[in-house]
Amino acid sequence: MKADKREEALSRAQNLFWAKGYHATSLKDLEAALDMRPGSIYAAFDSKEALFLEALERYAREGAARFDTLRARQASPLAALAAHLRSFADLGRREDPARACMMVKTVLEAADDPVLSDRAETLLADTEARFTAAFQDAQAKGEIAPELNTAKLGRRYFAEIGGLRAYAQRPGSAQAVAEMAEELAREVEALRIEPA
Amino acid sequence: MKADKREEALSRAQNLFWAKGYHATSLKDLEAALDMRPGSIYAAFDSKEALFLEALERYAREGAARFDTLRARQASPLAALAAHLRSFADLGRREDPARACMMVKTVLEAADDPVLSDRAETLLADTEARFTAAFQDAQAKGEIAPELNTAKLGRRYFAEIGGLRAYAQRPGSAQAVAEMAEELAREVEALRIEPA
DNA sequence: CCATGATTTGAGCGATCACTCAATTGTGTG
DNA sequence: CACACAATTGAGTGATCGCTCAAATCATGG
Repeated sequence: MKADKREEALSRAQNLFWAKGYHATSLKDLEAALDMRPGSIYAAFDSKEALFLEALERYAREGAARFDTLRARQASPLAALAAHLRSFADLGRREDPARACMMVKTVLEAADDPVLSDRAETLLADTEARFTAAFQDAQAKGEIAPELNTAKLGRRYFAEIGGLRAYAQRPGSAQAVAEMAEELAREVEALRIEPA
Repeated sequence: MKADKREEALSRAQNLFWAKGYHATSLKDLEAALDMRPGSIYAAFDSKEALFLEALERYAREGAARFDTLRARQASPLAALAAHLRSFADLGRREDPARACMMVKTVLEAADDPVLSDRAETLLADTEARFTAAFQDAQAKGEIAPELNTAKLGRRYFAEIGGLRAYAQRPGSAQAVAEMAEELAREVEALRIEPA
């Protein structure tokens, strides 16, 4: 299978798994979404589980890339963290496959499946570490108070996004989600102190 | 089937569904957990879906009762809201079937199943309304500033708990969860103003 | 324009799914 | 103790699950 065709198929699988979760997505669903017959799917991706894992990695990579782009474009780490929160403001109006995080959904849905939950957990830890690193950077640059616990800030930030995105899954939440994202962004910005 | 036996079976089903979710819980699993054969299960609960819905209602009712008890025992609405947050401090060390909220798990897992997600959504709305009512009560009693938006406070409180409990699902999070619960409780308490 | 190897196809595999019902066991009553 | 009825059993239903592989199709080089 050509590489770009495979990538296209993987993207479709990602969207389907993100929307429906692992268990509720059948091979029939995948056959339809990827427009591939079972044999081709297995030739390209080995198994449903392997395909899911690859889709999950892709999801995590995309998210990390978005955050890294913000870090590169924003004037400071704290500004990037705030901008990242604001990027969820229109969550309720987007047409994404789902609103909640696919990694969080996986940890919650497949808690008793070690292969899936361990991988999702690792990717979540990476994500939290990215946030923590941004807070550390902000602290190193004197953007936030030196006595703040950056690990704690990273965890809290991470949990807030999880809560916001889970909330966004609820119907009719668009306006509330927009407000909450803005509120959270302002709280992050409020951590800024005068340069020493 | 005797009423208390049925209640016992329903409780076991609730624990199983809460831990594993709807799709990953098979009738074989239920047969083992309830120590009942398929015929008896169907005689008592009609279908897997109906059993799940009843278990979900039971879960929601228990949660609501816990919060109402706190409201009754605590000196003020705000104190109850703070105490409720602190009740999640030992989430990481408890032996509950799961740490994340069963209603949230259902909305995330069964997003494309209207029967399950609509019911879960309604129960979540009830839960949020309970929190909002407590903030309203706090405001009526002059415990918090009259200009605060209680609907917003209720939503935010609700989302924070969702985030906290989803975070608690991750392994090794016990200490972090305890700290975060305490932090959130203090933030709620910080809303208190001087009596007029 | 054919030969050859790579790719895709889709019927169908055994396993498991949610669920049923005739047969069996349990229970309350005269 | 005998009987009528209720409750429970578990083998078995058709459907669907993830998955396989011989056959058909496609792509490439001579």
